[in-house]
Amino acid sequence: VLAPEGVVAFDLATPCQVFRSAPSGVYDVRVCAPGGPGSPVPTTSGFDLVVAHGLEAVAAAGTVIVPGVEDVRAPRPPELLGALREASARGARIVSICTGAFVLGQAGLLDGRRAATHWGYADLLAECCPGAAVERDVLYVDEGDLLTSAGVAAGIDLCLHLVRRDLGAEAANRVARRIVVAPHRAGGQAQFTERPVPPAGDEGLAPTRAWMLERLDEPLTVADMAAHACCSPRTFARRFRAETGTTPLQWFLGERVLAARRLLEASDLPVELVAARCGFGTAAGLRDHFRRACQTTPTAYRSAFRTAA
DNA sequence: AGATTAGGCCGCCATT
DNA sequence: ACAATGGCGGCCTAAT
Repeated sequence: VLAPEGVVAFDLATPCQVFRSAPSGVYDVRVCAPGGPGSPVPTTSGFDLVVAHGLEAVAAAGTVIVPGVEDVRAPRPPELLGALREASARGARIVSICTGAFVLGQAGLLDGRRAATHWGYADLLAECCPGAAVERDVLYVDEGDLLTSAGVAAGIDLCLHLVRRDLGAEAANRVARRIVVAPHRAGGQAQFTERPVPPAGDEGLAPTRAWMLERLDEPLTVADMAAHACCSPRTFARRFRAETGTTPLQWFLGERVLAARRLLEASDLPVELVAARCGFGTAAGLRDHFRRACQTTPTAYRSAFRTAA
C-alpha cells in the first residue's frame, strides 16, 4: 500500500496485491483463492494473484482502493468519478486510504455515509462533503461496501481488515507477520493515543494485557484487571485508554472474538464449546459479538474459512 | 424478543 | 503551579 508507483501492496507471498493505473491514480485490488477467476499468477503463498491495470480494471474489480491524493481540492477527471460511481452502483467495495476519501466525496459516494480521513483533513472533508458524517477519531470506518481509513498506516490496518474479512484471521495474521505490523488494530480505535509509542514488552500495562489474554475464558471484571495492575479501576481505565485507544472491556471482547475466529477456522469444536473457550458464557453471547465484529454468524464464518486439516 | 439488572465508562472534583 | 490519582454519580452497554 505504501508503494508510490504502481506496484505491489504487500508482497509476493501474500494473498493480496495492489496495482495502480498511471493516469487515474486508482488502485485495483484482487484477492482470490487458488483456482479463482482471472489470470492467476502462481506464488509461494498458496494464493494466486490477478493482475489488472487501468480504468477498465475498475469496471471489473470486486474491490477498488483509492489512495491518498496530495491536492485534495483538485477536481478529479470525470471519467474517473464516473467509473467509481458505476463500480459502487454495481456492488463493488470502494475503499479509500488517507485523503483518498476526497475523491470518493467528489464522486458523491460519501453522502449519507460515515467516513474517515487523515486527522489533518477531517474538517476540510466535512466542508467539501457536507453529506458525509466524518468520523474524526477512528483508524478506519467499515460501512460494508464503503471503507475509509485515516492516515497511511491506518490504511494498512484497513487492508488487513479486508484480508481478514475475505480470507479469515489466519491469512490476515500471516500477512501481518510478513510485513511486520501488529496483527490487529480494530477500526474504532482512536487515531491518537497519549503515548506516541505503544509500550512494548514489560512497560505500562502490557503485562496486564498479556495476563488478560491468558484468561480470555474467565469472567474478568475491570476490578480484577486493575488489581493485577495494582491501581484503582479508574486509573486503570484511564491508562488503558491512553495506551491502547480503547476501553478495557472493548479490547477484551475484541480479543475474545479474535480467539473465536481462530478456533472456528482451525477446529471442529461445536460453537457452544468455542464460545465457552473464548469466555462467552453462552453461544448466544458469542453470536451477538461475532455478528457485530464480522457481520456474520460463527457457523457461516467457519464454513467460509475452515482450513482443511 | 424484551425487560431487568449488573457492570463499565467518563466527566467532574477533591486529594496527593 | 502542576500532574497524576481515585472516588462519585449519572448515563450507557452488556449479560441474564
